[in-house]
Amino acid sequence: MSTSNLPKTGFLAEASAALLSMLDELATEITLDKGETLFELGDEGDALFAIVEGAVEFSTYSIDGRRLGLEIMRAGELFGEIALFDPGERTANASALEPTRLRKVKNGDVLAAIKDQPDLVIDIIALAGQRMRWMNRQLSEQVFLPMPVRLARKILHLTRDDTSSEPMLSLSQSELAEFIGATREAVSKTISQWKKQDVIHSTRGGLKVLDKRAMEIIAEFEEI
Amino acid sequence: MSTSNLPKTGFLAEASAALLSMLDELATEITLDKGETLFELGDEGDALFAIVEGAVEFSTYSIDGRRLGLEIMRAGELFGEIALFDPGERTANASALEPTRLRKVKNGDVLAAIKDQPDLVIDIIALAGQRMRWMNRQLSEQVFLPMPVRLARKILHLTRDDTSSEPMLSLSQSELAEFIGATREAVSKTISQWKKQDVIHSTRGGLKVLDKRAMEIIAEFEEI
DNA sequence: GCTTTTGTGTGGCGCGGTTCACAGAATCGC
DNA sequence: GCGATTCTGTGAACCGCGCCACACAAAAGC
Repeated sequence: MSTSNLPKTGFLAEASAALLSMLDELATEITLDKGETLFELGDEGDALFAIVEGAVEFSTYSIDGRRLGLEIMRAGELFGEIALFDPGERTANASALEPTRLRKVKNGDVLAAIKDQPDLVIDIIALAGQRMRWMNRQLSEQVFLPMPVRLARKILHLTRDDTSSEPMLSLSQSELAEFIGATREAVSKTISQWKKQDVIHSTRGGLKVLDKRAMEIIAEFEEI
Repeated sequence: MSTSNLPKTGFLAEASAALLSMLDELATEITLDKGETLFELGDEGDALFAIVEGAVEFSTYSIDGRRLGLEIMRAGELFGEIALFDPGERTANASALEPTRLRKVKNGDVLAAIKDQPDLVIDIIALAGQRMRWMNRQLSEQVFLPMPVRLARKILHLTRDDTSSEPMLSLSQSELAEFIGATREAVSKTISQWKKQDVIHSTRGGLKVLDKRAMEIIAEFEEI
């Protein structure tokens, strides 16, 4: 039975006291090793999770077996709400990128808590709304934007919590490619360009953003 | 003040009595002419709608101004939940394809109703879950599938309520192209192929599926 | 009716990005 | 240490599809 050890970052930073105490009281703690899978696409899902510490990567598979990376979440973020709202198959794979600690709340427990505390609905519903807006944006970006722009955006997004002047990202180029629905080679060629212009420095298994401003300009993609 | 004139199709067919009576009691009736716009991307949204009769088309715009058709909904379907969960800018345009009657419920009224009847949450939350699953599928399909497969799927999807042996779809090829993120020309060329194989019959402003089974096979896209 | 507008059919060119094919570099394993 | 993996870089061939440029057909306007 753990006491309030929830981080005050991400979504949780702004969550109501009611939500936080629910996570504290109803949740069980789960730990994942680096690389360990929490659930996979198609699994039966009936729980909501909050990340206490670590990082979780989400991905789906296309029909032909290609992987599409969706998101990486870190401390203070909640996930698994689709199952909360509509129990059924999970729509993504979730696995730990680092040793990770989670709090898990069963579906039914959340719904029961809502009956007692209708205020919780507001939080939960805000969570759903945010996720929907995020999905909406992903959809139109993936469909319309050219690859280098998607790449720049994804790099900036994935380094969003890195406040240093030269944010670091520890992902291989293949993994990056999966995040933007492109091939490893295409990513490699684009990154090579950026290296020549000293926008990015890359090493095996990671890269560093040297000129964040330049990346932001690429990511804006001002059409003519 | 209208009495229970809600259709018993689509989502509403399975909705709880509580949700139906809420829509009946709290909603105001709205009518749209053919082609009339209900709301546009970026508008401030604070209401949920149910379609009583007619058809509503949803679309977004990409950065460079291209349109992406998202969905066509008919009697018995609910929409506008993102705003319900998280009031803010609408994430799509909505306009009537035919003369349409809607029921509109204000955001605040729904939330107030939930306080009295916590059971409503289950319905609302199921609605959110379905929408999320739908978005998720849209995302991976748009990213991975080649154009002809997307086209076949969209045609089958848009004719899903047409139970006749040769379902009819009244959309121009340009509109169809917007639904699958492709150009008019590409759609025209693909449809020409299918006409030669007697899978589809097309006329100005519409088409008819002659061989539904063949379309389903194309839509499956078995790799290799 | 004739013109204008709006939808459809087709061909050609070009670009972005995939696929294939290697070669070199970094890391792991024992 | 040294071979076996696993990443990265790059070039060549291919190809789907967007973009441009028409010709034609069907409707709409007057």
